[in-house]
Amino acid sequence: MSGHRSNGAVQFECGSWENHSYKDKEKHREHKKPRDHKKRKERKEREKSAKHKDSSGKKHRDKDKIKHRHGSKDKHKHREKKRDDKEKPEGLDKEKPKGLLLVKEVKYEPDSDTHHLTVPKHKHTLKMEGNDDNSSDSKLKKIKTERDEKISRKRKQDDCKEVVKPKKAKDQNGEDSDGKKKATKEPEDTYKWWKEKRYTDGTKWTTLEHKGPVFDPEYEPLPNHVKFCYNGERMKLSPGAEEVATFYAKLMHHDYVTKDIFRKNFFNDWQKDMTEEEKAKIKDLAKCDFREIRDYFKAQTEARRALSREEKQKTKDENERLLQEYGFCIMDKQKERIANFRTEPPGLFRGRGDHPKMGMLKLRIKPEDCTINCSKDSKWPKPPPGKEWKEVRHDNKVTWLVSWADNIKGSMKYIMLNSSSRVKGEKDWEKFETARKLKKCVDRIRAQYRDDWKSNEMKVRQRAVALYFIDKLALRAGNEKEEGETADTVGCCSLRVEHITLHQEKDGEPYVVEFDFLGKDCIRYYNAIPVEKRVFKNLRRFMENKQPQDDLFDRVTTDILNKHLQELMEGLTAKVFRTYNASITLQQQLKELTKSRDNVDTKVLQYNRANRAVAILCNHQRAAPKTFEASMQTLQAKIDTKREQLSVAKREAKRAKAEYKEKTTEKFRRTAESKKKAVLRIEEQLMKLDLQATDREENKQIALSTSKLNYLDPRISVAWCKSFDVPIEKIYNKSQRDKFACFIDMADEEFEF
DNA sequence: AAGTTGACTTAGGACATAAAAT
DNA sequence: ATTTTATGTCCTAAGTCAACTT
Repeated sequence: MSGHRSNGAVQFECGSWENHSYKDKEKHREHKKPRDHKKRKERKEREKSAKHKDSSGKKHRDKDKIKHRHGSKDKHKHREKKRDDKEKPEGLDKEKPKGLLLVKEVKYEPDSDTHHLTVPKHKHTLKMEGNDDNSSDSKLKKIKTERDEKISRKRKQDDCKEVVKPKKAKDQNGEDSDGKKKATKEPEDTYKWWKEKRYTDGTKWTTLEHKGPVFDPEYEPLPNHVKFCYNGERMKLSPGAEEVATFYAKLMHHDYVTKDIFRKNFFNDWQKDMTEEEKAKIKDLAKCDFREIRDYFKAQTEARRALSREEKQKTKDENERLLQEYGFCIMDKQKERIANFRTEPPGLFRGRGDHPKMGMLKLRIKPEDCTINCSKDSKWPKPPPGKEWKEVRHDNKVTWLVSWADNIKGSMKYIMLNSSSRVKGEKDWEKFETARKLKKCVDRIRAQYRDDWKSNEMKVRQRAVALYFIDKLALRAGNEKEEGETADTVGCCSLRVEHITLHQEKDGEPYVVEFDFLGKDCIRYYNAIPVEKRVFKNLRRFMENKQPQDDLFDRVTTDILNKHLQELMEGLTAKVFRTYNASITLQQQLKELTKSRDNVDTKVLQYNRANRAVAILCNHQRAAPKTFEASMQTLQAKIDTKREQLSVAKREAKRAKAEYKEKTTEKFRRTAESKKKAVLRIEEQLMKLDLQATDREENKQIALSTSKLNYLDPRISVAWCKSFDVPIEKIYNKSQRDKFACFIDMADEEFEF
């Protein structure tokens, strides 16, 4: 059963990959971290002074003598220089005819009145048809401004035609392609945005109406008998301090509370909400005892769980009511689901990994913090009684409905639409089309960066090696992050010398690069992979005379890289490589692993394996479920029992058969037959269990959902389902089907990524 | 050019619910 | 019917990338 690991089947050249759960990671960093901090700081200083020096004008480097990493500013300087000298190489084909197009603009007339959830009468139309190759050129680019409007209008016309033709090819499930149909199965009102026109000028909507956010309820003070306890003394806290204390109490089961930074940040912020007396008294978190509070909440949860069926139903109904009232908006006459219609509740900030801000107080969001975005002529959402919005604006170049500033990072938070919405779907579609476009020119781009490994310009060489990693290993771009504001994680461009180790030879392979760093969400990336000699030598050079904390690619930033990519292909950025490589890998793996004579369950297992190959490539990990071992064991036990059952059944079947042979009466014939059937049935069950075990084991620390939701062109899966007779429900659950409705509707089994 | 910020995608874990086992 | 386990949803942090500011 759980015998085979997927690795054999599925792993491609990326070399070994080990997963480490979150915990491991922590450990992993533990020792180096503290020092790191210091170092990085020093580094900063160093950079600063270096900068001065440098500015005195040398253009050194380029020649490998780079000695230190230059600070960002510095970096840029150098970069700049380089810029003029070169630039040429890539230029070659930069310009493919840009455009493309499809899409036209929509003219929804503001149509006054109530937008009520009426389903539009589609005006059909065209649009980029995803499947055929022509699509690739379809870049739905947004034509800039009204200045261009006329042009685009003209253009549009032509485009229309072009685009239109591909259309007929499709849908064969009884619907006629242009959307007019819907006779049968489709619930008349599913809105197919993909059959509508699109905006091409950056406009996101013409009309937008919604009810605003749902706020977290006001704080309700604890009952009087529940008290906080300081240094053995029970005391009632002032409401402000008490509320913050409850946030802590609710997190006590978590290991966040054992971390110093968390405790320090929490205590610091907590004090701000204390009265003078409290502040004077409560000086040490170690002397604080929140257990009573914690127990109170525990009891509450418990009580809630024990509620009667009717009462539970009541809260359920209430939630449903809120959803109906606030969970939808009307955008361009369509009723669309909102993803997050509630503001985030107050609490203690939980960053991932070693986040310097963990434990800080996240403030309650109030109407005064919220900016509302809706159309001018719609019914604006009303702030709660006595309150005001911070602002109401009418910006139809953005898709959000409400925004506020987060007090921890100072960044913006938004309320946006659900992934089944038109605005999200269009972007998704565009994303995959861009990736398919890359497919068409990836050879050229690869040839180019390989060529650039030889460039005599350091910047070009670094850029080429970085791009190679992004392509081959599916690394993220790696933007520069502000030090001290976030956990120390990196992506490709921000890799530091300490994150890789070069091995002239490792495990029999020449020129091996070993990566070990923390990426997004502090997920560890570990991989040892053989590279070409030229890459290896370049890396050695990039590392020369640098400290471990220095940037590996000191002449490259995501900006530089993306600008370069943009020249190679319109719309190309670093992340397109992940999308492309993920999708193409799925397609290949499916091709390789699926056999049409297998049964559906087996096919699904193979699908999951293909999916897993992608997840491994993209390093999508998860903590192994806490109950993993236990559940694996019970499953194993089940399998064992089933096995026994099987042998018993077989024995019986054999006997019955023999008996029947002896006396060929109808009765014996029947028993023999039914015994035989029992065997088959049990065999099937056993096989199913085995599959389950295998799948689960292989999935222990791998998260499939991220790639499935974000990186894999759904049309590949849809086509696979169709050609192998696997119901789509086996692959996508309801919300995934909603999210991918357009792809499910459009792709046929011929689809090729 | 460098730094900043806004908007949007990608991400894993927590939590709720459904389904299966007992 | 109750408990356990699997699955799906929610939540919001953490990225990417380009436009804007300085």
